[in-house]
Amino acid sequence: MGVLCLDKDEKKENKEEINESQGVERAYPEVCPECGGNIVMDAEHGIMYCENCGYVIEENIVSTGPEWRGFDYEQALERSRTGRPITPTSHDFGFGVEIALTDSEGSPVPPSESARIRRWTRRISTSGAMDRNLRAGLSEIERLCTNLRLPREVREYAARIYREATRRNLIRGRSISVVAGATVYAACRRLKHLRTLQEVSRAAGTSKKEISRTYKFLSRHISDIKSEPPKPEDYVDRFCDKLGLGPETIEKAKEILRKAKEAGLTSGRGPQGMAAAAIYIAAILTGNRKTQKEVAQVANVTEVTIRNRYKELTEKLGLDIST
DNA sequence: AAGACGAAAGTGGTTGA
DNA sequence: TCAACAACTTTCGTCTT
Repeated sequence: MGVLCLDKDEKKENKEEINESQGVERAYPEVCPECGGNIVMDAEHGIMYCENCGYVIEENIVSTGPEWRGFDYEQALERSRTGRPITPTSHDFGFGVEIALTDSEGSPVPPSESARIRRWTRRISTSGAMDRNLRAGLSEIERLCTNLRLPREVREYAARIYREATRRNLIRGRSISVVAGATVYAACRRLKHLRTLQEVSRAAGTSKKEISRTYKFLSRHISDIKSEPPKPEDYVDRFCDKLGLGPETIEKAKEILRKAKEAGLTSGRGPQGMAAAAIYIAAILTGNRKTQKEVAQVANVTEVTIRNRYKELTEKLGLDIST
């Protein structure tokens, strides 16, 4: 640990700074300022966040609890924490720097020099907070991708976007789960492993609106994210797979969508509803009838939407499904 | 009884003034 | 910022298989 020196004028200010940075009796809100939810503490990551929406109240918190259990008073004293834990994932192994008032010879350090040291100390500790945020974000991405059964390339792409967002300071004021969800959604779209906003937001435990808003925000600032709007045919394989429909039906559904596109029936329509209607029709035409309810559930749309779309399709494309 | 249909009212996002 | 609009959802009664 480096022992550095400050002149006396700065002693008081520094003491206050140290007290603040160590979180002595700091006042935290009792409920989330965003949604009013319960505030919980993730001691492992040193993050205080909202249990409900994931909004980060405070990062970089040092645990003040005892290191080990003590079975009597002396043991408890002996085993209690004397500082932050040593961790290889922290920029400084968790040691930190304390700035003393004099150098090793006992002579006072000039104010300009001590100010410079404090500036660097603050800079270093800030990057530590970013590291922690990054770690929490990356592990959330890992969790989401496992949950959504996404391949490694999507995880890596999402992680790259998350790093970039952290580097450009785009994370601040947004919850980790929302940003992680938005990066996963962006990676899915970009790499054509489409997952709907509903699926991603459900896995992330946040709202569709939040993920969508953050996705748009990130794509405004990170050009890598920009991708074409999802097409109905991109959903066909996965929806058919979930419904247990074979390649014949998949091909038929894609053919219907091709014709629909040529006839200008797809523009302005939701791609999921469009895909669902095409699959519903294709399933009937290939003798693998599924109910509107089944298809609607898989595609995350309502039966009414399927009815509206498939009515348009059958009428305009001259398809006969009266079997 | 389950599935399909359609009307009506409500919701949330987009667009343009 | 607000109103208009289109797409979509929810709900519910009715019809068909």
